Amino acid sequence: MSETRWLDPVEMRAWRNFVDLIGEVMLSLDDDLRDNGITLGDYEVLVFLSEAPAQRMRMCDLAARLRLTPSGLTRRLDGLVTAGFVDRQVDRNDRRVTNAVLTSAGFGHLVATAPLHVDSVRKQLLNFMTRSQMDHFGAALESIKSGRDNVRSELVDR
Amino acid sequence: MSETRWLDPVEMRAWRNFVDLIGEVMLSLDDDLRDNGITLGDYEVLVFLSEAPAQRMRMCDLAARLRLTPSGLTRRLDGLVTAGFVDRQVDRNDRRVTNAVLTSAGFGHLVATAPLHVDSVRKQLLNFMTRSQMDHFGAALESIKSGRDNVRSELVDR
DNA sequence: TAGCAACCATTGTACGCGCAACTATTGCGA
DNA sequence: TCGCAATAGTTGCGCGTACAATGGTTGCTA
Repeated sequence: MSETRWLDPVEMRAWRNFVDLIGEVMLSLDDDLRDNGITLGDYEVLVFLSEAPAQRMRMCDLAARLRLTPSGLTRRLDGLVTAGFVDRQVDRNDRRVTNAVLTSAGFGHLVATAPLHVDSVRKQLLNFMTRSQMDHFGAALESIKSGRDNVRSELVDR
Repeated sequence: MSETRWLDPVEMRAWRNFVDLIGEVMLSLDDDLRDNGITLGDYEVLVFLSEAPAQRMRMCDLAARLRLTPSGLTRRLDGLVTAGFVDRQVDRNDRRVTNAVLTSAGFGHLVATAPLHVDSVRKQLLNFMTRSQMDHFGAALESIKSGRDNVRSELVDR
């Protein structure tokens, strides 16, 4: 059993600030969005649907995109359906799948809320970085993300 | 009412990768820790207590540090107390406060788990950055954090 | 083509956490 | 000194989500 290699100062600063910041920022973004009558979670559903072809997605794909279990997505959609923002439609070609499809009311609500959310993202996160910091920040995140994706795909096609 | 200023590519990359990555990384870290018999949330309690003087903290201070409401911390401590990792002690000087104090069993468990957690942090996050990226990354996070703290303190002493 | 495995969504259940209400203790001002 | 506001922690309740089990649909293979 080998000596454990602890985090050096550079690693520690990156890690500690990362974990400290996450909770704060996400909570603030959620608060800002709640002031405008929607949850961050629900808002993300509208965003992903609005970006999808025909503004619709299969439940399982949407769940994966949201990092949610199937049951979690079922319950979240329940709320959005009763709010009139999303419809459920059984797929004609494969009757196992049901599609979540954005309604015009849902799109309207997204359009009305998006500018406020963009303001919120700047106010809670982006405004505290210089342009050059933001560039480095994005690059680091991107390489982490693609690195993680690579590891995952290597595990799949073993 | 003015035109809304949308995110430009640099902003968009920083924001999207940030929000995409958060959930993934935190979930993975939690999974790794669960494999060793503890939750990330519970682990953080042990960490903060171990760093505090006399390895004890007032409930309210600990709750604030964990970004948890008082009730949330009460329930989380319940689990740690029955596990024997933490004790509750009413404060002698101010009987309103109860101190959460790390037991030797709790400290032992932390010592046993910490190396695995450090590995996990590297494996899930740090290993995907170059040293220079990590440095920029930490600097950006730090300036965001201090910027947010400044805004908060300005709001307080108005 | 018959049967079985894989896949998709939903439901019952449990758990973690926030909110509001409550109790106990302290400190401050009249 | 008395009384009231502030502070600390817990409890009842509701919400959101994960896990396991279920029912329905499809596709593959013998």
